[in-house]
Amino acid sequence: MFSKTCEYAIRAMIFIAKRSKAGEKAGIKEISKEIDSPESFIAKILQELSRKGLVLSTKGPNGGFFLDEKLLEGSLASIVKSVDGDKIFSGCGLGLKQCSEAKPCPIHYQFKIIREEMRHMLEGAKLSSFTEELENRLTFLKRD
Amino acid sequence: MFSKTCEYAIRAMIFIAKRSKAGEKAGIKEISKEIDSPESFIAKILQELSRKGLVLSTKGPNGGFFLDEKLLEGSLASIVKSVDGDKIFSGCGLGLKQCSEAKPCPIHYQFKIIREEMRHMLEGAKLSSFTEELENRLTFLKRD
DNA sequence: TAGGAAAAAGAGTTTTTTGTCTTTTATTTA
DNA sequence: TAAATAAAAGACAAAAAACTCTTTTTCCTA
Repeated sequence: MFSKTCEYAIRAMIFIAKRSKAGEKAGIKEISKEIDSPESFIAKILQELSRKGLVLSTKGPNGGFFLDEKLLEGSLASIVKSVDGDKIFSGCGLGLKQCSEAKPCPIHYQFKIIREEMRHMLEGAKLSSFTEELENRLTFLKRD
Repeated sequence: MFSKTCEYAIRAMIFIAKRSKAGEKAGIKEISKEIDSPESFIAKILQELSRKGLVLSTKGPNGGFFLDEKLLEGSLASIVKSVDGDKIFSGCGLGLKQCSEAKPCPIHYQFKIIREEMRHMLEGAKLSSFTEELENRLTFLKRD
């Protein structure tokens, strides 16, 4: 569904959201441990998300990644778009370059419905909305 | 969503279904032309599907790929499962190895709904059901 | 102001996916 | 039965994705 890069990105961002709500920054080591991802890989990924403004960071002692009030209201959809592009929201299910209402592939309409639901779901999924369940250990970011 | 291999596989199988309904076999050259795919690549893919019994083939002059009555009733779901495995139907949206009702990831329940719809849609999509629209040029397998 | 901590930057490696090419095997038909 | 046709088989190649390592920059604190 999503690339591995994107999966790590989402998990990391949800974790950073949790720490940010607690008023803390999250370091690479902590993040990679908590979401069970390769350390330098998630570093690379967050570097890129930071460059794009989806997450904030500071260097040096006490540095790390964090989200402000506005970024906490960001959605999973914006992460997915940023990392994987919007192929998943608008691409053809059968990989046709030109697939549209005018020239649909055989599963165009059925797929469109599912894609729209996916988009709706991910756009509604704000980073801030996951912290409580995580905190209460009702949901998880690794097998733990 | 699907791998390129899987996209080609579905397109090829839908085309073969169309030819089979017309009582004809489809050769690699014809298939690759009609679905706009690399010739030797789709050959490889069909070889594998043939090995798995999802499509029939014969060698030599007048040879090619075709589907019998039973295979024509096969679904896109079985092609997807055969090529990409069932990760798309049952895998975790965030890539967790262990993600279940007991230990769900933060988007487990929302994703489950979408995955189930996808499964339902693909299981209901029989190969035989696409030929008429294709024939009438209401749907397409390439940009044409 | 020096030492250490932590992210940024960027080059490099490995693995997987995608795609190609050549040879072999099976079938048909002249 | 020889020639032609078409898929099967398998080795190979290129591109993309996943992942690692080293150096640099920035910032904090003693």
